Amino acid sequence: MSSLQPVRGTHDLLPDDSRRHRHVEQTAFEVVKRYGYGEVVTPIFEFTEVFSRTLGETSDVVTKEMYTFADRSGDSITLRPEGTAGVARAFISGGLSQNLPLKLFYRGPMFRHERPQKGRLRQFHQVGVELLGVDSPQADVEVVSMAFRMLQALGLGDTVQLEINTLGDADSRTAYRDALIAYLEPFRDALSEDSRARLDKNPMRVLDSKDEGDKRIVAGAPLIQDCLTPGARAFFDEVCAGLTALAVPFVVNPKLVRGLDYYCHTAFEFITTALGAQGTVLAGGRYDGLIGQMGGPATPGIGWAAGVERLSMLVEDVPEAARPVAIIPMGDVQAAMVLADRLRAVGLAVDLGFSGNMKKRMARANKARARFAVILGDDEAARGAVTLRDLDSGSQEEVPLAALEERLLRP
RNA sequence: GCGGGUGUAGCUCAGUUGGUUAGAGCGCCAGGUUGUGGUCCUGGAUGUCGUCGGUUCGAAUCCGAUCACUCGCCCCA
Repeated sequence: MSSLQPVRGTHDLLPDDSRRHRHVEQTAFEVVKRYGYGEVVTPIFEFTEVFSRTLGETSDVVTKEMYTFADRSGDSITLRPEGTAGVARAFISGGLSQNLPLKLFYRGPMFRHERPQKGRLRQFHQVGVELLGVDSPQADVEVVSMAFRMLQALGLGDTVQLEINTLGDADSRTAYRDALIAYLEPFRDALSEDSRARLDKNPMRVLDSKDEGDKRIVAGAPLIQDCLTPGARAFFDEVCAGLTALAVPFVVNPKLVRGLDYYCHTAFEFITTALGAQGTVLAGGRYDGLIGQMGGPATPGIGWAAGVERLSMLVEDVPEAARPVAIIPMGDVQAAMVLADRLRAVGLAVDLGFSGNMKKRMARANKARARFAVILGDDEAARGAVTLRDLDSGSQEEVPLAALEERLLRP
């Protein structure tokens, strides 16, 4: 056991793992491309204010989970804990308000200084989308249903469940907040210690407390649905109707809330019971106020992000890498390299070992899952040919060197 | 940040009330096969028992600390 360990909560992705990881990323991108989303690549660090001002000064992410440091010029820099703030910043600094609506996809590492657990890392990866500049519920329907189609493409359509809620508009939220506090305040002494703190800081968080006593109290609490303005209600109804029309299964969870300050109207999560305490696999919502609040032109937005590691743990079928052709030189190594070069030029994956006798090289070919072994022997070479061995059937034939590509590319 | 569990070969794991040279399976290496893998047979090498310290004649085993992983809480993808 080496003393050289990775930093806590970080992970190496060796080829078998990275193939799975890329499959998730790539499938997500392929699906969202069908909706017209293009990839945006933003820096993995930003000035600290980009996150502290947008996520909410009191949120856990900002108060205790950010990787923040001063760079050599003394600026406060933070490794991004999520993707939306950086995309919003890029939108503003790039003057992209001329290009609305804008459909963006992103992928890459995120950083949060948390206690690691299954499905929770300090450096983890997300794929996500943002749809900017559309304030109609159609946008919500597109973005949520697109998430579901992506999960289906990964074979997870039946593994996850979509929960959806509305947080309403500003007036709805103010009214609801007041009603909720009025209801909970008389129970203050009966609430758990955590929930007493929530009551002061972010009352809606009391709703999804896991404490049994809290749950009993919360069961009688007013719901956001009771406080919605007519506009907010109509908006949510349209979102639900749209999802139904697209046959996207969902349940309304009136107690679903969001941790970050910038959300309004639609909030949703795809959850699973297969990952222990980390049930959320993809989550998102609408954030109409975010870009204006950051100093940009008032621009509505909606998006989601999914944890690549969490999805990877659920995905069962990952495509295998292409099977190579193995070249087995009997004597002339240079001739083997020339032949490998020729076959690679026509797109074949070629395995050519660096050492070993025939037996070793055959074993290596087998381990590489090679479909064929091309044996370069003196006898065949004298006839301008090679021996082609089918490693699945064990049969072999002599093939003229000139016809080798044609033979290998034949389906 | 708080609480519980675990840490032995590359991997998955045995290891008795503390006892002398720490084991198995898989994988790896070599041979059986001078130009034939995958199956089979034979043989071989695995190691700071996470790390540091303590108790003891003696520690993988008991104690403490520490690190990592893991489960739950908080929170979240």
